[in-house]
Amino acid sequence: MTSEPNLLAVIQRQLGDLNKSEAKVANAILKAPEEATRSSIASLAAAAGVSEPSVNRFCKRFGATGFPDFKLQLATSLASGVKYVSRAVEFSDDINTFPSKLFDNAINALLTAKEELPLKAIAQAVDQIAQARRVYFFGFGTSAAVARDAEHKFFRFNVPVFTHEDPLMQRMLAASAGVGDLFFFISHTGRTKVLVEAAEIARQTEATVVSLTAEGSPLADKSHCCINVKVEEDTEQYLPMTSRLVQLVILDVLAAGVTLRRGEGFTPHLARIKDSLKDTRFPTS
Amino acid sequence: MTSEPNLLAVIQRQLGDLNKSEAKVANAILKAPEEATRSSIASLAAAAGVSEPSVNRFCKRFGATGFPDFKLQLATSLASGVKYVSRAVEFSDDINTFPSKLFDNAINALLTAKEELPLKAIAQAVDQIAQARRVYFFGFGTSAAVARDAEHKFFRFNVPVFTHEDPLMQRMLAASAGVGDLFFFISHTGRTKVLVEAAEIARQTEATVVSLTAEGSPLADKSHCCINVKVEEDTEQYLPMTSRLVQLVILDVLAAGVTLRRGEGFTPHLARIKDSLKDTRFPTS
DNA sequence: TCATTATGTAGTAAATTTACAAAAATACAA
DNA sequence: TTGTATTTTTGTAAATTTACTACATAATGA
Repeated sequence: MTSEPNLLAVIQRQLGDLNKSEAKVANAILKAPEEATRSSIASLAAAAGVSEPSVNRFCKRFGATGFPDFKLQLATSLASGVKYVSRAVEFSDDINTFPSKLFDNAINALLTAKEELPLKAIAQAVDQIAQARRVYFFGFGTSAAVARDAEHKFFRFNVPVFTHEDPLMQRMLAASAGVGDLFFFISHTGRTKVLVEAAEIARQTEATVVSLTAEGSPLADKSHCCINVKVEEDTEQYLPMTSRLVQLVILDVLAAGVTLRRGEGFTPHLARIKDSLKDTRFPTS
Repeated sequence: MTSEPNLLAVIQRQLGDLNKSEAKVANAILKAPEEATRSSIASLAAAAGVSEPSVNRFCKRFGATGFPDFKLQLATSLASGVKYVSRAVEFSDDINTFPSKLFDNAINALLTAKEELPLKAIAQAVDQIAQARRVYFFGFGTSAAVARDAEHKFFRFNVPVFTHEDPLMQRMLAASAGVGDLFFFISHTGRTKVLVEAAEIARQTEATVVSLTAEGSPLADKSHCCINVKVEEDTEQYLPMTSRLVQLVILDVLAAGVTLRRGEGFTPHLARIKDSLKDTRFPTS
């Protein structure tokens, strides 16, 4: 089923080409779309001031097999439209409202990111990580925490991984890199000077430069492979809240990709690492 | 209308509490949800091997007024494009399937967490952080990255925050703590020995101990306030993928809570910090 | 005025719901 | 246990609501 992205927009657009009673139906639906999805053909006809068959004809005109099918399409279209509205936290919010808002924003960011996943870049990055002899994860600020997370994750895959939050260390490591080294830069803006400089230095060697950052940014320009994350961050928040979540999940995706690459024979290795942590924990009662 | 974010997840969760024919209906729907939205009550009943009224009763059990209403809710829930049940990545997956799976899992984890948000504990933690003179975020492994993220976030709120990944530092700091100090422990399992020990030491002082961890765990027992995160982690994954995302968003919630506490007068402070980073970035072209 | 299109009426078919009865499951006593 | 009473579950059949079709009438335009 290749339904239109937004049925209401289509109806709105065609309003001029409709005949009188169809236009009445269209207006009734546009006025209260949510209600339309819940009403019967009779009540919608009454609301529009037309007969039931007119509503039925209207539905068929817009590609539905009948009224129930139309309602379904309308509901689907409304659901996907409404979900993608993120709401900013306001000073009037209280404990009952702002936590849900933040969760909604996070969920929306992931939903959006999922839709626009740069699969080609991801596949390429997986290839490069799988082949790398050493992988360095670099980032500052919030992205440093993401880099640290990536280090933990990839370490388990037997890839020699390193993180450094010190810009001088980053420069030196970049400068002395060679074939088989992979530098993975993480930055929301892609404009952090010291990071871009490190990328530039790495790029002058034989090493591979991969970045998880904004499209068209200076950092992206310096990279062999850029995984582009489009996240509309609420600039009034003063903090990148949602972008780092998307970054983390994308790193999960990369890690999973590398594991799949390794094949099933790799599972025992993961189990061994997991077992090695057993004695550091209190046993489950 | 406060409809559930994901009807299929709800059905999945309640599968055990259903009686025989209701379970049959549930399975038929879970097996082919898209199809269910398009079929009549008769065909769905036939597919499930039950009578039509059984399907109707099933719908009402899940909060719908009847079958059509149920179909509507189902369609709405499907429209978000998230696959309800968390599905593990398999070795047969390829680039077109596993990234979506991981995103779906992440989204589902956040959706579930949002439903069961421990608001009381969160409000209490916000109070305590807002009043604290110093806040220490401690965690190991993946949770260390979360702690690092929290440090960055809370630092901007003018709270003196510290993170240490060294267990000995953690112990020493805990031992020398006093009134006004707050120790915030982050752990997925709540069973990491060195962390629990640090919490125990802190607890013997005048300091406040808050934890973001599993309910009923040793760490939770040591805390004045425990923010309980229920995340069903796929144990076969060998890595906590989704729980840390939930932890991060909960820390966002806490940070937002503290900011709201500070009131609007605090906004300029955030703006100043943001401005201070300006010169470290390449200007936007 | 005729042809064409648009709209509504009425009837029909389909789908959904309700009421009730049979069957199954459960609890409890001997 | 075993049989009986009670409750719960499930299905049958009828009632009701809903949607669709065929056709008639009205409006529109040539």
